[in-house]
Amino acid sequence: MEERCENCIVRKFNALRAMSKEELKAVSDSKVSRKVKKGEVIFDEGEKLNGIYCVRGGVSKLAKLSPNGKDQIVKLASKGEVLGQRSVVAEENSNLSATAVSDMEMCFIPKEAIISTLHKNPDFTYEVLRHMAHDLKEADDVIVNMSQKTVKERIAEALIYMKNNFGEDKEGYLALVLSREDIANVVGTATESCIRILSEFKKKGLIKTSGKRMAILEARKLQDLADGF
Amino acid sequence: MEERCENCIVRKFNALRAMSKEELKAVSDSKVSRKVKKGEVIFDEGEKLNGIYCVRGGVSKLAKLSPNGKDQIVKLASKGEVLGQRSVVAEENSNLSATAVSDMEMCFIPKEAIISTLHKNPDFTYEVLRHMAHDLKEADDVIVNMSQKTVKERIAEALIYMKNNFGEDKEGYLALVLSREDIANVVGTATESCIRILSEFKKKGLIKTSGKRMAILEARKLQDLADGF
DNA sequence: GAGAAAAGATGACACTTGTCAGCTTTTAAA
DNA sequence: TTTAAAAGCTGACAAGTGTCATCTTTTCTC
Repeated sequence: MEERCENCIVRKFNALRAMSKEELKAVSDSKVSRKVKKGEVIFDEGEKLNGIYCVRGGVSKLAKLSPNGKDQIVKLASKGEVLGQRSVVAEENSNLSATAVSDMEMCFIPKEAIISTLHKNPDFTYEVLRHMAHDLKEADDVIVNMSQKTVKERIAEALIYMKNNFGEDKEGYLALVLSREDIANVVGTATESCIRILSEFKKKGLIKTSGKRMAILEARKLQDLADGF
Repeated sequence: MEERCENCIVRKFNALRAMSKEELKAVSDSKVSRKVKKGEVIFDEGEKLNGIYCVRGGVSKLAKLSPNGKDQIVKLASKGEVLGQRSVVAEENSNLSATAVSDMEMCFIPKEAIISTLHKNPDFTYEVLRHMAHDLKEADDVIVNMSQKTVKERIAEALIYMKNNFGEDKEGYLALVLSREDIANVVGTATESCIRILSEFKKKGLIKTSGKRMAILEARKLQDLADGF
């Protein structure tokens, strides 16, 4: 027997918290829990989404294929975040693909329950709106970073971001383990350039690595680097 | 005597169209019309906004100052678009600055009228949400372009964008006249690089110029360039 | 209309970054 | 455990782009 949305703690982090008991009950009755293995595709760019995915655990990358054949990772989504929200709201096919970068646990919620609540409950709609406003601000910030910062600055920033948003394990390694290629796709550079710069950071003692795992040793210096000093 | 919002055609292009007669009346009673001269700043980054600006005519650039001291233009807004919407919805200070790039005519609407409607009229909230969803998609696309395309491709794209979104005058020149510096700030490059590439386009017969005015001669070829061919 | 200021243009040069090629290490599968 | 595949790494080199300096043209102001 699966947990019901009414009792789900993850809901506190997203717009579902603004739903009424009845609405939540309807959502819970129609939702489908699903486990996704690392590397598995949740949905593809251009796909018609019939609902949203509420992330209960694990991390997903939202990416878009550029004309030159490279994936650009636009956002990393984890616990509490909702995938496909934008597409369902706009009634458009998905603009991004979603892929699990770690094993994930999520709930699929058919769009009908969401859309009908959007039409009836202004508190919920407002809450979704506020979340989207936040996403939009973040996206604008990414645009500025992408166009004005060097690759080295962006990689330093990505490392800090990973530490702040996904934390570290007991040994001090970043909890989120990404391949060099994924990191390169986050900052929009070639995999080789990414590797080279990470090697440089390692040489300078800013980070250390153990297999694919990475640990930040000098957060302050990395932050300064990211800020262009 | 100024025009009332109820009769304003510009409203058709934005979320205000979902307001009820009464709500619209309240907005109209509290709004302040304002003319802004080219180059004038409408609001600054970090500023607290007490309302939104509904653009009736002219064009504005929304920009953000990057740590290295360069302005990145994130969006160009014209007739029908609403400035400051994101900040008012999120109840945050502005993330971007807004500056007129041509003489403008706009209405300032105090945030109270907007926020109270957001709480009461789900149709309006939904409509604002849909617009923001659209903006978010556009922002994601910009992220991909910025990180994956060359400066030349981005400039070609910017020219096409200017033609499609702001049109041409009778002589075939782009209706929106931007300085080389502004174009550079849209595509995120140095002014000199921008000038150099525009000169190259001119030499190749893709565009022609007359003072600051520019005309697109070979839209197809520019489009191919923008797409990386 | 003259003079000043802003914008546009161009060359030289250095630095950043991407590409290709080859090699080593790690991971996963048989 | 062996083997194959994937990921990580490094060097060489070319192309792309930013910076600085200088000059010309356009625009604005008095």
